[in-house]
Amino acid sequence: MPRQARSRAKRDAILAAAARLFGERGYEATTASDIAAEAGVSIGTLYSYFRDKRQIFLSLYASALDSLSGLDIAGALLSPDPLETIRALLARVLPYDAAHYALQRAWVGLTVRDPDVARCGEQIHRFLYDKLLAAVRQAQARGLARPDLDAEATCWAVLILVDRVWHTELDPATLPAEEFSRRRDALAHMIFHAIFPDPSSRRAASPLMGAHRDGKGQGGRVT
Amino acid sequence: MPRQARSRAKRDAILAAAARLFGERGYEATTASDIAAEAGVSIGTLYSYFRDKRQIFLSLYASALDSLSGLDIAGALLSPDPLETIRALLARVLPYDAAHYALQRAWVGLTVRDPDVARCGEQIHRFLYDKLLAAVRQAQARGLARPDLDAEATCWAVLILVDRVWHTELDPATLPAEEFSRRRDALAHMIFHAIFPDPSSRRAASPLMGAHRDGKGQGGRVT
Amino acid sequence: MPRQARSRAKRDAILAAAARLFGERGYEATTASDIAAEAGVSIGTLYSYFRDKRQIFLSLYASALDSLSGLDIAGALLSPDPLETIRALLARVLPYDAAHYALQRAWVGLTVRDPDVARCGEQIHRFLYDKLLAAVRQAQARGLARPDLDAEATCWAVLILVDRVWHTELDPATLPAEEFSRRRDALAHMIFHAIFPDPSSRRAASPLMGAHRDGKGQGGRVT
Amino acid sequence: MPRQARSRAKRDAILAAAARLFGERGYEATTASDIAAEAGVSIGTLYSYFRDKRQIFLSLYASALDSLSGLDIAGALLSPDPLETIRALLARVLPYDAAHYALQRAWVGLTVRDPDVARCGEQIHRFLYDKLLAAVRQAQARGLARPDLDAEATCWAVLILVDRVWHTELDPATLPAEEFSRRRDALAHMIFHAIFPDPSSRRAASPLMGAHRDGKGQGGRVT
DNA sequence: AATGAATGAGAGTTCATTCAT
DNA sequence: TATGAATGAACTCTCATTCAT
Repeated sequence: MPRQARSRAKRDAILAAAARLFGERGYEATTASDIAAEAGVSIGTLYSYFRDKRQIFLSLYASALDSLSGLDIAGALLSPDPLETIRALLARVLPYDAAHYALQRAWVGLTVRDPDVARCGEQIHRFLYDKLLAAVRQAQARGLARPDLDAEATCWAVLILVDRVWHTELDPATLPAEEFSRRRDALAHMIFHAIFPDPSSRRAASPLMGAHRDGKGQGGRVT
Repeated sequence: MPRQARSRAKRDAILAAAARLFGERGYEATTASDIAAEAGVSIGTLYSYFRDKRQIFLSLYASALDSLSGLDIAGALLSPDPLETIRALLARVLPYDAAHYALQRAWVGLTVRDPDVARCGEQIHRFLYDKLLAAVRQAQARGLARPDLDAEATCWAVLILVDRVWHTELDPATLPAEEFSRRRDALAHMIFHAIFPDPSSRRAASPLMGAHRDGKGQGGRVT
Repeated sequence: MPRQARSRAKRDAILAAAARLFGERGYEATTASDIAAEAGVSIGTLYSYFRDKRQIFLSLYASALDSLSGLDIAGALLSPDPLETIRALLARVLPYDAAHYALQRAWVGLTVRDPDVARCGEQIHRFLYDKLLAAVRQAQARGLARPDLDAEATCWAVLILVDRVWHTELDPATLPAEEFSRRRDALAHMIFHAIFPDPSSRRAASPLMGAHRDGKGQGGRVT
Repeated sequence: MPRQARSRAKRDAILAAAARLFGERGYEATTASDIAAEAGVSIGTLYSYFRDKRQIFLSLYASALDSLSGLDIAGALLSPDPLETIRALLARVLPYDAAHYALQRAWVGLTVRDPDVARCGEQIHRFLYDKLLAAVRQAQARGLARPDLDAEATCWAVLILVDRVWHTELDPATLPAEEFSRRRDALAHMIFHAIFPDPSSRRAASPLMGAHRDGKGQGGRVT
């Protein structure tokens, strides 16, 4: 095994162990030694890969954020069937993956205490906010969104909601898959209705409405 | 100064100091000695008023929760102008008060680690959820709410949203009053649209729509 | 109620409470506040009666020692029936009284740590040792005691034994009365045999032997 | 120096320091930091070798107890010259070793307060009591012991005596070697006389008596 | 590069004692 | 004289981090 590969594997083992333990016990309650033991390395080794405990967490978080960077929010809102594309977006952003939510719970605790972590969170928040706001503005410009929408404040609210869910709710560990997707759908509807007017309010029997109805076939439970 | 009053004042000083520091630094990063120093008492005194650090926090939180117990959610959703009553409800729930938000940030950190705190949070969540769900069901029964609404999942989403905002956002310390109320309004609209269909989708030129327009006079910025 | 009497009563209440608590929990585990509460006075009052916690204990101990000061050890050893008088002496010294033993247990803990307490214990020890040694020497001089007895060392051993019993054993709380007196008798015999030769070894059918046999009528269980 | 040896040395240094300080000051009055400083290690190190302060003490005590486990009490009492074998037994049990007695003094303080320590002490007491009682019963059955002996109560008294001495007296630090062995001999005689009748009381000019006299040659001081 | 023994600042908490009322 | 709120030094124990091997 080449040296670099072994080094990479060790780093990954540490991160995986950290994700597991942070998720289970929270950031503060997980000691550096715990992580090293769980990863099967010594603390010395752990500290040769990461400057300090916080860096481990930050690294962990960085990779979680990657999944958010490629989102095509504008495309979603401007599509012919925004409800559906919002739903698809949420499905990407909110995976049915216990490890993800466990880790995020730890994040919430840290973010409060650690300025760097908080700043990191704010950056991603800002990044998404800018993207979302631009998309909403385009939708407004094309006459798709509610004309009297307070774009800034609504984008803020949408992000807050998704962010919160991303961080702490929808934990597959306590939520059956069906309930999980019902809630994700409810989120999609909430966001959709916040931004877009009801189809029939613009034009009776709108094709958009039809598309949505057929598209997912929610059995009429959700609009 | 009578003894009881002095005692009360000291207790309040400790709570105030704790709220300040917990808010600024988070629960873990605030030491018992810090609180005592900030309150101008000795740690011995602090520990004669509160069994332990957690109790200080819990006391702080208990008073914050009182404001939530008297909410008339059903009345709000069944009123002739739900948007307006939702707005009023949010105004009660989300005060323009920096101390409140600072404290709530600390709560989030603790909730992750301390089962008692988490349980306490779940209770209030459950309490509000039940109230909200009952209200939404009544609104559906009367044909006011979106007929195909997934009531449970949507109530969950609304609560998550409000809860998150209640806990950590809208901090007056970093938000001018005008921006604060814009965001609160955006929340009200988001909740309103999630539950209720657009007025014109039921009847063109609905009086409800008009009522809203006049009622708050948001200058046409928001639906 | 005259002032002095009330003061005396309060002092006694504190001592009684302290005896109870020291006995139950030991010296260290009993706080000054505990004693004050148990006695129904404030700590302030407690500290106006006693310089510090140790003084409470020392006062308690002093009264326990009073009972030892009037012992006529010489008379006991020189009597015609030493076994019987030793037995009587032990009955005075080792009361069937739970409070006594509880308190003594606390003493043992303190004596180790507190030079003053230890010194106080040594004084009484020395006092009794001198008395006992003088008595044994007289008995030897009269040809009553074992002629080749190491008086000093044996007196030391006897005192150690009685002292230990006085302090911690024979607790009526865990020992039925009958067992209690059996053990006390065994102590008496042990001391008797240590000092005096067996009657028949000096002279067959000695009157002393007879006196002892008849005197207590132990049913032949003990010599 | 190999790692394991260094680790062992450090552990021993901590135990030695603890024995020294516990002996000098007692358990409570010795702080964990004191021990660490005396041993020349940091408290962190101390706590990596021992879970808590009590464990240090218990480890110390455990090794002291080992010396008691191999005692052949029955053999001693049934030997042709019991006085001599009792003397030998005591010599094993009561070493001329200051550290031992210093440590035992601390034990007495702890036993009052710590149920685990007390239980541990009771076990060893029970163990020795059972051994001793069986031995005495055998001696009685063979007609060697005093026929009318209260075996249980006397065994209790003997153990109390030895236990007390084992724990706190005979401290070589304050006792010259000669005085030390005189006292130990006095103990042996006391125990011997408590259990066995005087030789001549069974038969004049008994060979046992002679054996004893010659065996040790105490200069006729003690029978 | 890898180890893990060693570090020690700092946490929460207790309680003997004081002193203003 | 009696009170008990207030004090703060001192305790035990933890854990992020270092560094000699």
